[in-house]
Amino acid sequence: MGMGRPREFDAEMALDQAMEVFWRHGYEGATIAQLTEAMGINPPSLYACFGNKEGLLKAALDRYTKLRGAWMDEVVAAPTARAVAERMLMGIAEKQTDPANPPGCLLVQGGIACGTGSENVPFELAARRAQNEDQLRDRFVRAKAEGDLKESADPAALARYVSAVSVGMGVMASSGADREALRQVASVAVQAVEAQSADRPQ
Amino acid sequence: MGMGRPREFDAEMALDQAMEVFWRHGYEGATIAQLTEAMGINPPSLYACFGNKEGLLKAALDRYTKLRGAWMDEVVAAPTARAVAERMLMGIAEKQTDPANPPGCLLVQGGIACGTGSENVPFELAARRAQNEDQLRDRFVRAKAEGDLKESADPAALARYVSAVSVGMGVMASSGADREALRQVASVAVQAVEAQSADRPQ
DNA sequence: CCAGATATGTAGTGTTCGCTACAGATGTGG
DNA sequence: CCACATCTGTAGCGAACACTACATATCTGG
Repeated sequence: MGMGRPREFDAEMALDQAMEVFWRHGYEGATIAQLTEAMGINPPSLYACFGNKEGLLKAALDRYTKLRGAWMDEVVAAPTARAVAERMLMGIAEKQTDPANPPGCLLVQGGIACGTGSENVPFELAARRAQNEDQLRDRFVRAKAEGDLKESADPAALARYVSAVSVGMGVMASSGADREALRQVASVAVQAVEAQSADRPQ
Repeated sequence: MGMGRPREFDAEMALDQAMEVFWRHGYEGATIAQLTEAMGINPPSLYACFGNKEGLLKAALDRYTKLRGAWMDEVVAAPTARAVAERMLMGIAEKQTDPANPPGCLLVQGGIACGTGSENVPFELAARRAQNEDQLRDRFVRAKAEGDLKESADPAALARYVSAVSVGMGVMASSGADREALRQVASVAVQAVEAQSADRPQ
């Protein structure tokens, strides 16, 4: 009972290429032919490794959120709620206009509305976005406990707000907004968080 | 030289149905079969009247923005920049969770990322969103001239911000956020506009 | 009532889609 | 060297896609 012929391609490198195709064309807009060409493999290798197109998307999303996870940890490590929001939104302005990647965010570009048979793709993306929102909420809960946010502040609402602005910026970026435009949006958006911050002693 | 057989269906009613299909499934996810069934017509009638699938989308977008236009006029008629933002975002929270329509906004759900051959669809939607942003910007320019916004305020940035929040709320709505969640986001978002408002005499 | 013009329903067209059968290649364990 | 297991490339599967040819039906102008 041998172990069989070994795989000739690197799964993570292939996933990076698939990620980019989904990012640029969305789940339904990306074809298997485009994916296999970008990944440098043939269809049977793709299906043997990832099951089917949706399995490939999930693997790409896993990789995307893993790469983003480290950055999100830096974000919530900022000292105050305001600094967290600023670091997050300004960072997003940079990332979503990074010419090394397609514009916008994979968790949005991947597929907001899908056709019959792919109805769960939008929910899959929403679930991943919710993870970031939860991380933000936890951070804002802490900020409130530390007296950094006002007593009247709602950490969950703040997290939802920052998440919503992030998504809006992603859509803007994908439709051509430049880095400066996104920075302006981030700059205005942070002021809402500042308005929820406690007046600190100078 | 007769005028030919008259159309047996109402174009606007048919467009309303097509609008809903695009809204729910996106441009690429919507099939001609779904569209014709919803519109109550056969493919040849669709192509004779709207040219092709993309022509139908544009006609549906025209109708959508026309319906929304009246509401946007009410929004910018609010007395202050803050009131404009509040009326806009709170209204969007209602509209995007109205069970009479699919959740979210057609100008987002229609297609953020598309496959080869439909690359211009996202730009078409972006152009329509830009119209709303322009309308907001003009209103904020006026607000600044009236002393309603601070001297340091940037009307274009504020308009972009409100537009971005709207889009973000739309995506949230389409992925299951309820009306109360959207209201919370709107409520926080308005505070950024308030922070740009001049201190008014009490 | 006729001729021209446009709309409609049936029934397809060619193409592309996601996916896979199959044969050959390349590995391991005995 | 052999049995077995897994991967790879070719080639193509059935289904669904956007779209249309064509015959028929229903109008107007004369």
